Amino acid sequence: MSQNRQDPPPGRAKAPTLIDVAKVAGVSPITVSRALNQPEMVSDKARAKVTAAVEKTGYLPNMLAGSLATQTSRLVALIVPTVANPIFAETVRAITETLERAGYQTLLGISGYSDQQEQDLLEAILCRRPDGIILTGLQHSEISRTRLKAAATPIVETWDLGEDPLDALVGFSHYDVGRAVGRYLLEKGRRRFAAVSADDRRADSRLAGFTDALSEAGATPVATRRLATPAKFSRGRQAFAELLDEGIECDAVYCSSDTLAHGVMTEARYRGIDIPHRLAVIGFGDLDFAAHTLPTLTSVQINGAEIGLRAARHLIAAMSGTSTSPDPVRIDLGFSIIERDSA
Amino acid sequence: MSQNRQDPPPGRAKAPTLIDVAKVAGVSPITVSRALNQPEMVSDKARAKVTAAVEKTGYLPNMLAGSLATQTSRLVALIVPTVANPIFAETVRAITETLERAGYQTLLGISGYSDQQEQDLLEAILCRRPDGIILTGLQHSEISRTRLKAAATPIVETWDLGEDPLDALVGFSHYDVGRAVGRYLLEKGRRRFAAVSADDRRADSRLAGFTDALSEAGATPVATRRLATPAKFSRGRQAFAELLDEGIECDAVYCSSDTLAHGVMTEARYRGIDIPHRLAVIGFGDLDFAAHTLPTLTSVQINGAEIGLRAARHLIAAMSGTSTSPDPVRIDLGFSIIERDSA
DNA sequence: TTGAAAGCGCTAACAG
DNA sequence: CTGTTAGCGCTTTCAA
Repeated sequence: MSQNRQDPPPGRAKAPTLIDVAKVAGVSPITVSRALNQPEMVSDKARAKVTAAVEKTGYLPNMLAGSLATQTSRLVALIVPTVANPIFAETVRAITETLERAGYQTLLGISGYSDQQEQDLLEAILCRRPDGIILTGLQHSEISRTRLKAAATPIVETWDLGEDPLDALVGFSHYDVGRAVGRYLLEKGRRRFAAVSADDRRADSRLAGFTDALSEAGATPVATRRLATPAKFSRGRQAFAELLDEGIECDAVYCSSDTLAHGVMTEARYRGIDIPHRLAVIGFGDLDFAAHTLPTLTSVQINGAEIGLRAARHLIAAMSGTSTSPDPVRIDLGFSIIERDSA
Repeated sequence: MSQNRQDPPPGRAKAPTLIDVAKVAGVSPITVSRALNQPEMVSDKARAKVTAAVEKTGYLPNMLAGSLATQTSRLVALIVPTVANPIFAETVRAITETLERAGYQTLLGISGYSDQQEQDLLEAILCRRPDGIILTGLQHSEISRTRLKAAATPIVETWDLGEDPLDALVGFSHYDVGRAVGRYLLEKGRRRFAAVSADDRRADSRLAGFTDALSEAGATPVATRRLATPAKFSRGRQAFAELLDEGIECDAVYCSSDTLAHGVMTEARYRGIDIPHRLAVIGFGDLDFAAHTLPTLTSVQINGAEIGLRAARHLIAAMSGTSTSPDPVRIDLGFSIIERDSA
């Protein structure tokens, strides 16, 4: 629960209030409020006096009080597993930017791929009565789900597509991505596969799709490495080095992210393995370099900014009651495989 | 536990309040408040009743109300220029994590390297009466400075070191970094320099240090390219391609970030230029790959997480009044040049 | 150990 | 167009 209690406030100078401004302006407090929030409801003269008084006092409204009275916080809770992954950073940027433009601010929580962490963050955040909530993924603790439903606040879940969303949903199917990658590589004539994958839930979905695609063609991965998050470049490189040291032989490496793929490629190049002829490497993401690096990395392109943009836009509509459809929204953003060279 | 109470209003829309909990528990609202925030001030029996009532009602405190009464928001404002740059992402992560642990939440603002944007964000954020503020850099608009001083809230400026900080300061000298890089390359026998640098203020400081170091040795850069932020991989690559196409000849390329350096290296490799023998490339950052990529990239290592950690810790101390020194704090984190190969 | 009263700073609902 | 009257939900005196 929230611990509001703390040591005495460290002597913060009391900021001027609406009443101070009203006194200086020689009008009533409510007129100041209106001059600030509904200027058209106030005479030019009064507005001028208020503006001058605001200027003079250096008044900044206290939104804690305003929100309490209004029952609207103009605050949106955003929880992502990480910002270290550039693709999530892009989502965060798109969301904060879009919300900011619409007059909302973003309370950021980083869950580290942990449901418990998410639950704790959510509890703390819900105490601030956000007007909207953006979450990553469909998986949440039972307590979280209960609280979210009770909050009766617009919610958008992102980065996935699946059953039983809490409210709106913006994402794509990770399983389908993995499966498409498997088929793609098979079609390109690859036969012996290694996989280097992060151990988070969505990466696992992609991996499952990938291995299923192989199974259907009678193939199985030679070796699979699951790496603890965060999926860093160096870990990808190291994982592939270990696989090679163990003597595995493959003509294609599936990676759950571009970052890991980059690491794999680096190790391959280090050992003089010819990419893409002797070895195909495929990643996932939208890293700038994935589309511009040496023509050897094939990648599933996902637009993190697009996800954020769509999520934020939907939320804004829902929060302002402009939402036309009362039914849960479900947006499939899809994906595409970007090929920089014949794999 | 008499359940003889009659049914409250059937309206389900509103979240339960302290008063609802008090009714269910059969105590006064203030006792509920105390049971939650100062449990030791309440009898075991009362506390048990309250706990049960909280459970039953699914009560979550309304922090807007609490903060208004307490004059303490447990909110910290954080403004960074971008999260797309992994080094800032690390700082953001370290800060939110550290603050979260101490019971504070983070209101994130992304300024896009614009003072005006920062000012707008700051205005919006200050309305929420944050208990502390973390900013990037020392440069702020005059209005921002005035407001920040008036807010009389603990502030930490990060990622730089210089004159006239608003309050505390955690960073390092960008000019010194650039100068050290210049000297380093000269010492390694490099003589003809190109520079690819982002056009933000701190990158400019580094660039100035770099060119000064060269001047002192009687050298000047062959060519300098200033790139608009954000400094993406692809732009670095393209910039270097353009320089080469223009016929410039150099044996070292200074880059304001690892991301740009990575782009430059990629183009160099693409054109068959031998790194590091024919060309030295040096970047700046702490990207994981900078320390593990092919042994060709020399980089100035800066620990983004360390900056965030120190900033957050200082702020927490200041906010809880634990701060021993009333004087402005100034922490120089320094830097080091990481060499992966003989440049 | 508990409670009653009085705000925190702002705004919705009515008057005027 | 402007002001008055009540709160928003919680916490702070100050009593009991």
